[in-house]
Amino acid sequence: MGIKERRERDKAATRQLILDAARDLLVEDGYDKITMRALAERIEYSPTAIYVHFADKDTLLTELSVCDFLEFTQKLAGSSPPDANPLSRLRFLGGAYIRFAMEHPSQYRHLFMTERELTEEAQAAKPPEDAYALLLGTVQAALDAGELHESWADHPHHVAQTLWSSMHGMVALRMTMPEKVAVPMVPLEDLAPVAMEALITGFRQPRQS
Amino acid sequence: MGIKERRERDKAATRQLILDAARDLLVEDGYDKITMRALAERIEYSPTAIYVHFADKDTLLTELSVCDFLEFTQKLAGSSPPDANPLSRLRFLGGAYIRFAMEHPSQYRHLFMTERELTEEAQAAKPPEDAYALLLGTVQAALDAGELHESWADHPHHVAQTLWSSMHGMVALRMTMPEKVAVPMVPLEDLAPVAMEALITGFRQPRQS
DNA sequence: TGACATACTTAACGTCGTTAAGTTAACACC
DNA sequence: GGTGTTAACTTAACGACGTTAAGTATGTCA
Repeated sequence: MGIKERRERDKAATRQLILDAARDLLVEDGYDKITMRALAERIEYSPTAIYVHFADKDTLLTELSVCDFLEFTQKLAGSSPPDANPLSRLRFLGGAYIRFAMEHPSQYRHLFMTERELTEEAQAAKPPEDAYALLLGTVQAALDAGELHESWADHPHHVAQTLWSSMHGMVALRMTMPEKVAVPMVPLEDLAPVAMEALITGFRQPRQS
Repeated sequence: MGIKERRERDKAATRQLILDAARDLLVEDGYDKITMRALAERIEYSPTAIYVHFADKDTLLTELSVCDFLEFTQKLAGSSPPDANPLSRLRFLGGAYIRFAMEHPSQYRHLFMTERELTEEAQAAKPPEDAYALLLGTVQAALDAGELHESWADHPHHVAQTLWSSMHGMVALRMTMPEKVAVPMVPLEDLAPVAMEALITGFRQPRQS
């Protein structure tokens, strides 16, 4: 009874074909060039064929984001040498975060700068949670090792989300700000370490607020 | 020769009518509900009448953003008591920034989270530059007053853009992240002071990076 | 009075996401 | 081995979008 299985395999392959085409379109032409018609043309199907495999465009893009989130999380997870102490690991995480954003701006935009209502399946896969857990765990480890000030011990989420927000803010501002605005933006690769070190220094001191 | 003037006045009034309707639409229904047709219906004109006053939708929205940027800048400028020292003024600026974002999320999204190619006129008005100049000036004053560490004296832009990015990141992440993502986001009003104090503490110490 | 400019309308084009109806081919069964 | 069913796909079309072209009317000026 291999027929049913082969059919499922074929269907999954077509699904993947569509997802890959969508990512190609995203990377090559940018987010708003992802069009059901452009997608269809790329895979040489009619536009409505996609609806056999995905409920609608949003579901498709959500599924794509789940894949890309996985890749993002793996990059973060592999960014630190195994012998690094927690504080260094935080620095490596920050560096990997910024690097991902600079190397894959379209994907970053899709993952972190685009609103999307999650399907239940996408919610179940929860890759953003995994990436955040990685950051939170590293913060926790730094706290446990006494590498951050003990007054933050009860608020690891505050520390983690401050770090995350700062990294995201630097990336997002640079992606959104039109170059014509005459603010002399410091290059990301210069600013990111500055922000990271300033925050680490801040969190090594007693909590003020 | 008051006729010409009256005509210009009338035309300017219609322009303003359209802009006000656009802002109402933005605030009430959200950014993507701003439609030439919805806009036209609201002012009881035909959709194409708008094109008499604006070259296209993007020009219209850019002009709207210039107005809102002005309001934003004024809120920032008036946020500090006159006798506050530079460091306190930085805190007030941060507070006003966050407050604006929370009270006017749609405007914030429009100003800071939407890409737009600027017209030359919009570029000439340059309100974002004014807001940034306000921040930069306050950072500079704090440096001059010795309220931040002297090792940052040559890099006021780094300090200013780190602060700005962090505030923006906190706001933007919370606006983009769907609530269904199971990351327990710290409330903005709690997190923002934490980030601000951590950064200030960091910038009161010698530069590490 | 007649030419002209200008604020507007109606009609329409091409694009988008999406739905409905039809086609076709492979499988399942008597 | 013909027949019915299922499921992947296509074509046609809908409504909404931004925008353009062509027409209308009103008010100004010579």
